[in-house]
Amino acid sequence: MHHHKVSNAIIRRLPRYRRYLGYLQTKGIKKISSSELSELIGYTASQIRQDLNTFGEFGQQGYGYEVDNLYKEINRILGLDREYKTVVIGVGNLGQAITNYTYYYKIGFNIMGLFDANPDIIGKKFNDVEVMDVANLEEYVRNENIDIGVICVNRESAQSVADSLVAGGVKGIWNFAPIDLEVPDKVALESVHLSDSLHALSFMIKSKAEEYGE
Amino acid sequence: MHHHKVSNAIIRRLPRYRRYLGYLQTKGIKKISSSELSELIGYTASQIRQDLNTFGEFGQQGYGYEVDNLYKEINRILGLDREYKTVVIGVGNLGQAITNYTYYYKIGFNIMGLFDANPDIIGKKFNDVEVMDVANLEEYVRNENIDIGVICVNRESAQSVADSLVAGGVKGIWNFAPIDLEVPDKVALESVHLSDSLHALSFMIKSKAEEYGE
DNA sequence: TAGATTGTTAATCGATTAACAATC
DNA sequence: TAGATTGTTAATCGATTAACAATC
Repeated sequence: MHHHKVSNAIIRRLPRYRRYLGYLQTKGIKKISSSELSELIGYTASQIRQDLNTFGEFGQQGYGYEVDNLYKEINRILGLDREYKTVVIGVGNLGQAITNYTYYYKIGFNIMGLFDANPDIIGKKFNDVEVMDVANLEEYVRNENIDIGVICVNRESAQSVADSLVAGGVKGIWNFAPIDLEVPDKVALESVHLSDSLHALSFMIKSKAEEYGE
Repeated sequence: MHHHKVSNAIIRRLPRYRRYLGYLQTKGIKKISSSELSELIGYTASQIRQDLNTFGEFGQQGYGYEVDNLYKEINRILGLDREYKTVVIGVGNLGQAITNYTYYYKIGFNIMGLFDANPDIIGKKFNDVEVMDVANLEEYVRNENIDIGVICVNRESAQSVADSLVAGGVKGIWNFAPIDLEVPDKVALESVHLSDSLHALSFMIKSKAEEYGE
């Protein structure tokens, strides 16, 4: 296998390749060249070839890439050729949104359990999944061999939830709390800092106003 | 003003500086040096000084930076020293989560209106804001001088919603639909591709498994 | 075979880090 | 003044782009 370190820049582009290849598939398009894909996706043809060749030789000289095959390969590269046992901690609007989304699209992230600290919510069901007490999180994660924990609690509780998930043995954490969590290097951590994203938008609005005159 | 183009890398770090400076403020810490901040935030001291000097001279040789002042300056740089009239389109779980969040934290993004295409939801209220028909979006945005539109609809409707927002004259769009929207260059666009983020997590889990042995 | 397009090496560009003079 | 730390230039590093030989 490729054990050399893949740069973060490439990791961020991979899901985007996947997205466009999925789109091409639905259009019934069978082959595509790096320059055609460049036109569509907005990366240079050179970069596309470089990126893909990080993982293998998927094309054919003089022809291009088979869309179906490349889509399948990128799914495999991304680790989307398997299922992940997932729990969601914090069943507010955001936790529910995530739960609904993964449930509805059946995308390989199976929500096995929901957790919350609020007694009013514990015992309720969302999409047939019961809400359990967060006090039992670590035990549940260990017993059920959970792969991924999705943290949708507030900033104050986020690190202790992460600690429970790590202690229970998760492989990855998808964090929505506005804090930079500490986890061991062997645990994958992906944080979505929504307020950071909104603040970046604010900055860009200001920049455009200056550029184009307010 | 600084009209030179600020790199995307810096834009992404700015909200993070803000976050840590806010934290320092709550701790009552008055001054900080670039090396202390480096320890805390994880960027090199050199990078911190470079980043800040893109926007001005906020420190004092031999001393460091005043936390209160630097926090205020970064807020100003980010354009957070004003309010933004905001609308949310698509009042599902995610739209409600965004609405609640901005309502609860009173962070300068005032949700003036909610929009949806579903007649069952139109007319309902969330946090005292009424849900209107998306057919009236463009007119409302124009009449009310809305700054920002938050797109929480599905992929299929997202581009037409974006078109209405642009036609109505928004300054920025915060997009949560899994599609790369086309907007004029003068409109700021920030997309949060949740599924891309989840797929990146999947990739990292796989990489760590290979690195540490499965 | 000729044309097209990949895979891959080399060149360029931009971002990060190091170094240090300026200065509080 | 001496010590500390910034602001800023120079060096390094890594990522992107260009070029082209390989080859289908």
